[in-house]
Amino acid sequence: MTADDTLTHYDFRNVESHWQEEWEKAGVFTVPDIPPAGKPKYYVLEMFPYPSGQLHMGHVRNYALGDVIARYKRARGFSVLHPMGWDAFGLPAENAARERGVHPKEWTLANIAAMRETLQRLGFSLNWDREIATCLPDYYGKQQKLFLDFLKAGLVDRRESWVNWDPVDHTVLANEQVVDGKGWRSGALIEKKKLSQWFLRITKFAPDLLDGLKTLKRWPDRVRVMQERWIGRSEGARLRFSLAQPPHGFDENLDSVEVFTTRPETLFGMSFLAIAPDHPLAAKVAARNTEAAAFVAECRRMGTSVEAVETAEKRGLDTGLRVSHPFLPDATFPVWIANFVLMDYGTGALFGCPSGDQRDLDFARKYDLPVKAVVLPAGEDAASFGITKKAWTGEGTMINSGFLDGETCEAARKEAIARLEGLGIGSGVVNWRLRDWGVSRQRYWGCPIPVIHCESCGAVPVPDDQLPVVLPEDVTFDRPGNPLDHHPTWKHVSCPSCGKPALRETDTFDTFVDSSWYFARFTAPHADTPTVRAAADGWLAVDQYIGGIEHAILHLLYARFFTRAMRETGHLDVTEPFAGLFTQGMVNHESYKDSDGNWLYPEEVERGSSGATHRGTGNAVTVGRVEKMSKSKRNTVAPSAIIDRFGADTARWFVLSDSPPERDMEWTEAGVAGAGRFVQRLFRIVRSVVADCTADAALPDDISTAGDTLRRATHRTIAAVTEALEGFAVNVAVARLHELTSALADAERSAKEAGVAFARREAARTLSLLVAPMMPHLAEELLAALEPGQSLAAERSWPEADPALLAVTQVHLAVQIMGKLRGTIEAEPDEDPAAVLARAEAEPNVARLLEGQRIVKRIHVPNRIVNFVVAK
RNA sequence: GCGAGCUUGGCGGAAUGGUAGACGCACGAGACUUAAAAUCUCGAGUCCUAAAAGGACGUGCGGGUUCGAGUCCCGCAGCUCGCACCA
Repeated sequence: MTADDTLTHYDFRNVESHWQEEWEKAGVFTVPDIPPAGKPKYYVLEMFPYPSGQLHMGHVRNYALGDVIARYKRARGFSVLHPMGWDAFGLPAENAARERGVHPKEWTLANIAAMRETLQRLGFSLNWDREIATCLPDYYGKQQKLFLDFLKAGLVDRRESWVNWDPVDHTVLANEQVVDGKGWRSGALIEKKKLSQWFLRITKFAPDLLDGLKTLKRWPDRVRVMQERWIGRSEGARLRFSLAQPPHGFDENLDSVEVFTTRPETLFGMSFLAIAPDHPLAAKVAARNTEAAAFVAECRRMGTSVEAVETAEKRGLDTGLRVSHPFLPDATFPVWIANFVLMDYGTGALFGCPSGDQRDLDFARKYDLPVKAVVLPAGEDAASFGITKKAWTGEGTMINSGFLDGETCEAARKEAIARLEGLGIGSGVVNWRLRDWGVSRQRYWGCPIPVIHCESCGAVPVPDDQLPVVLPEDVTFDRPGNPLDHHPTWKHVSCPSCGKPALRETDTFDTFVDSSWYFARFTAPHADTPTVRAAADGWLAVDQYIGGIEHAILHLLYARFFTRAMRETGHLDVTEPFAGLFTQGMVNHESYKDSDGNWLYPEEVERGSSGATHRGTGNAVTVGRVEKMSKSKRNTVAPSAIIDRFGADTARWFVLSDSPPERDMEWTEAGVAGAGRFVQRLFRIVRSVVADCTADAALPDDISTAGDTLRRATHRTIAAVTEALEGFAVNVAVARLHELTSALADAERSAKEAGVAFARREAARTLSLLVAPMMPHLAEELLAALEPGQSLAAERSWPEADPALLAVTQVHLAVQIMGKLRGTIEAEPDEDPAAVLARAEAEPNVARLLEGQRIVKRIHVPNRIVNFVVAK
């Protein structure tokens, strides 16, 4: 490379690592555990990654966006906490162990090292001293402490629950791992099995989790709506139906069935009672009736398959049992086991009112059960109104309903509840869809649940002084099931309470537990306690949380629950963990297939004007849909390869350009090359400013038009970029920076005019500072060239726009006739309306078209528009 | 089925009810060069029309409000996402 090249070519390879070292040396991104007084704090957090082995473009986009916010806020004078860590427990590590014989720990730590390196090459302003990995005892030991505190506070339960059991792998599967009733790995028919499991009592906070949503003003509406529905509050009544004439030999303790309903006023329209296949009463029936037993077993099998739910036909089986009606002492109704009744919701039983509920109607039609209309819609006649194929679920007037007749639904609802309460068989209740959170997993690579099971003392918490319960490393993966359970010695301990031989819990926590409090741990990542109050309370809530929409429900809800539980157990004193949430879109890419239908990697494909061909063979390639980058479609682009070719700033600039961050973007070769050209262009332009304009170039009193124009462009850009960044419109900020860059380049032509040298220096310096959040390395390089030996760009304040230069000196006014643009005129800002109107009317084209027309109205919106309304 | 969102040039997209298409990508023309790359300049919604002036049409479709609608209101279609028998 010649000396000349160093002035015209930006050598990102050396420059980027150099500035990363400078930042590190200066400790620019380091903040103390206790937020410093006298400066406002700002906590920026991106969802931490699972260490799968390679950073992908989705991460780059996520973290680039977060880094823009972090660097921008830092420049605005905030003390910014911006940490990074690893969601490091999880099944892929165990799969790697089984498939390739690598130990999960080794695999995970190697992946972390590789991904950390890529992250660091991208130059994110992260406080690396705070790095945590959830798979290290330092982290999960504190999690065990939290769990024990929750246990003491009554926020934990142990109870039996149904799980999907894979009989081949000897493991429990999540619902999404069960495909068509079969295990996703083993292909074995999945069984429903009851296991004793640990539950976190999230339902205890259901009302508060719902109410809290209202305070989350800076969350996307749709995420709030999703959570609201997930929590699922509904008002209604619970009531007991007594079993009429239980058959001989039936359990005498089971003399009634409790149901939940939101429509107690429709009780008179009842024609059957339905219970879930998993309902205890169904089990009783199945025990004496083989037909029922077969039906229940079948429902249980079907229940897990997604397909089954979608195509679900309503099916049921009459148990032969009957219940009495609370308001009609002489009437009894059949009890059915029905496949559409969920044991998980309400009481697992319902009364069917076919006229008022479509499902009940479908069921009634199928099994020929009576349908009685009880709600008369407005405008219908009671004598002729009937329900045929469509249930009426709306409001109306009660009919055929005894003492409720003539009332509105709402009044009748209240009255029905009052009557049930009077009879002592029911009451108004609020029901929640939210279930307690089962956290037990029969896995090795997770946080051990710190409990010891003793035959005499039951489940005994591991004493604090024995924490952390460390995962043993000498485990084997040569047979199915949980390696912790197979370990020869690990689980054999003595009971902390009575000292007798006892067994360790071999289940580990759901990995969602790990990510439910990491944001709090980041505030004091090396503390001996899970949190340090002053640190957690000082930094939390996270001011801006950024991540994918896929975590809209579970992760965010669990984190909100954990925060409340931690508050209740004294670990912190905030209620909502994330004050602002931003969900960014995905990174998509074209997909390619060869003639044999095999997916091809982008680097195997040559795109020409006549279509796409294979680089090696020259064969035609089919260009498929633009879709989410995924390994299976091979439409991925590796960030490290992009950094090698174009540098970190180019990669960052490209993912931030064009598409609004909340929307999906398409990664294209041309796009990233274009970003790379811009990096070089900006570098050249600023270098020419350094060469042309001396650092002491002064602002003359009589600045030339060219100089003034550039200065105004500079200050307008400051305002526009600031506004765009405040609103997350990074793509708009990028556009404004392109414009200023072009304006600066144009000014070179007027280099000799008065004040242009000053204006060019000002523009170049401003531009460097404004691009810094997106392209921090280039910003440092530019600023160092402009102002050698001064402070780092990363430490500088955000530029301020001079209001005097934001004021418009001349306005370009549109002139319309009947709302159609017919010409433009120039005007002084806030010029006398009469003069403006006169000039508008005289504009040649306007005058021509107004000829012979009668103007009935002249509209003048100062500094914006003139519109003439003419008579027709 | 329920809910949310989206729909603007060849493409990504911009636009407090006030000149639609900023900015970028791709494309075309030109300059520089022996040549290419790089770079720079210019052009470009569609049509009347090859160009200019001018005009017509134009932000998924149909209505409405308004002097004026991509933007607000009503209805419809298409696409995407989420939840999905929640009693």
